[in-house]
Amino acid sequence: MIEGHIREEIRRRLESYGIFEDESEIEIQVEKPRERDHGDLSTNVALVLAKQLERKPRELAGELAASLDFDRDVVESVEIAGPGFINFRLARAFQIQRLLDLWHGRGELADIRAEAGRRINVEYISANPTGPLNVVSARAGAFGSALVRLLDAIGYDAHSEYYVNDAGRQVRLLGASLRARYLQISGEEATFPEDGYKGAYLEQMAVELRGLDNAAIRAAAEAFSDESFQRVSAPEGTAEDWRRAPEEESVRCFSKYALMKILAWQREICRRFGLRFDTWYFESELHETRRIERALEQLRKRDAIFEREGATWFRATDWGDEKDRVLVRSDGTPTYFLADIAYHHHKHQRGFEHAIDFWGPDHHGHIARMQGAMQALGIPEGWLEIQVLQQVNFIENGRPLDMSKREGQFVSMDALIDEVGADVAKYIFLTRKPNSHLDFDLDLARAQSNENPVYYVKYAHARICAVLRKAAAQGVDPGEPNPSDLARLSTEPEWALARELVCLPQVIVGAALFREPHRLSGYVYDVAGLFHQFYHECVILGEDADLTRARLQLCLIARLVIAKVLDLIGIEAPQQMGDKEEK
RNA sequence: GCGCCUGUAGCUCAGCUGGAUAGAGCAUCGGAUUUCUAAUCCGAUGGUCGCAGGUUCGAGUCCUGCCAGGCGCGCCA
Repeated sequence: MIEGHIREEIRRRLESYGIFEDESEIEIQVEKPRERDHGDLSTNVALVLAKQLERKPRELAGELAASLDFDRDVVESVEIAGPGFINFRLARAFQIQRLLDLWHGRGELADIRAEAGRRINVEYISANPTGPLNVVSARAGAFGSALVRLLDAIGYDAHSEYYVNDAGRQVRLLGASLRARYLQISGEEATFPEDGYKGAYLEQMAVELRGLDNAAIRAAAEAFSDESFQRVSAPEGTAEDWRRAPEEESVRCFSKYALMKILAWQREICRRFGLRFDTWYFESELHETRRIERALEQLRKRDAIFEREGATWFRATDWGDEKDRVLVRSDGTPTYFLADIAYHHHKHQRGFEHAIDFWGPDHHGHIARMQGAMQALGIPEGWLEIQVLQQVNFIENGRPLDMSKREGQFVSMDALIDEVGADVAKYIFLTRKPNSHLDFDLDLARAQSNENPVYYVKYAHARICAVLRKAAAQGVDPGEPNPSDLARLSTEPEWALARELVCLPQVIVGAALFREPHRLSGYVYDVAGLFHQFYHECVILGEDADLTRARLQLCLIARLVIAKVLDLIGIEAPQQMGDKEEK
């Protein structure tokens, strides 16, 4: 990597200044400057070391710059500028080499891939199975799936996972809510459970259920179940049978049915949004396989729990939490927290070397206790990484919408996709950093969906495809990108694009390691912009056959980069644009 | 009250882990096309980076204190 190469050379020269004698590590920064006038790369070492060496920064920079020795086919020039920066300009031949590395999938990214290979688990969305997925889940889906692809891109074996809380009290509450709706539409007196799920979807489900005979219910269950969902099925009989059963059994049947239906919705909407999970992990499995007890036993062995007032507590305060936390209630039932501990315990046992969870902001208070529990179990610190994804506030008619599932007034992920489309939604989510509180103005999103930046990027890709089609129609063959053709590139628009293209590996690595998939959208937007400029200012299919070939080869590489990034974001890269819709 | 997050252009947001003159989109205004697809390009307008201190050669970025907003502080999940 060129930055490392320059860093090494600087370090070598600095040794004569006696800086490294006291083992102090000096980090030599070599970065791409914001201003084009400041070269391709720049370092601030002279500014950083001036005080220590009691020298004037600019003077030191000049001295250092003069002593640096580079191959002129790599670093063309070294100059000092400003208060004491040293700026480097890279040689054309070297830039061409980087372009070719990119084209052939060699170089930096390939080097990084070779070193990685660790199994890593990424869990995201994991919404309660009590209603359709809402837009908060959409944001998590956009981030999580992009991160999984990014980690794969830098060589990890990334595994996506969705945790289904199918064993808690909420599922019973869900069943009781559905049962109450069913009784109501059947003309019976039924009190709706306090804190029940009031969304219209349960009423619709109840209405639909009235018309289903046993065969239809069996068929629905059959259609739903596959290897990922063997744990879920429909109860025997019809809704009428369930209704007549004793209350406890009756609620159980309605719960089971509602769970199946809702998971079917959730999986379908994920599919519609372009999300797929390697594993759907069911909480009920933890109970059945006695992993809950085993996790508890493990904690007991390590003296991390105690009894008080008939309940079993985790010594969370030993790990920096504000309070100790209940694991087993005085009635003997495990808490959600204990199940979650067992879940992550098992995740560790399944052989993942690292785990990333995306959590909502309403769970940030749980981080300390969860991390504490992991350590209490003897799992290395840092194994579990929790990323908090901030809330999405939806604004409609200038008013924020209440997103509570219990109240039933939330924007569903389905509605979002209907309104603006999956690609636009994903792109919007991935232009914001994960910890920003996003105000998503629905009216604006609808109005802008045709003016959205995502089309700008897609259009760049389609445009390249169009040019290549045109070239083919004229019998022009771009050939494989190669040094002698690419050397014909000479104008600023061409090189501005080329310089941006070669940044792809660094962008991918940065986005993956800092867990900031949103960097991709900004980068690909810049690439698209530079392509549009290049397209506008340079005639690609021109008189000069050599130059035409060079420019077509640049197009090929630009298309590769745009397609790669769009793939990472999870957006389609079109061969051509359809007519712009007039809404 | 305590904890986490946020505050950058009229609106929605970037700002690559402290660099050189703070950037986009939308909105407003003005230009470019008988084209390799105008969902494009060029330009203009618009900023005390919430406020006040501090650290540093250098702060939107780090520290402290305020102010404002969001979320959380259960033997709920």
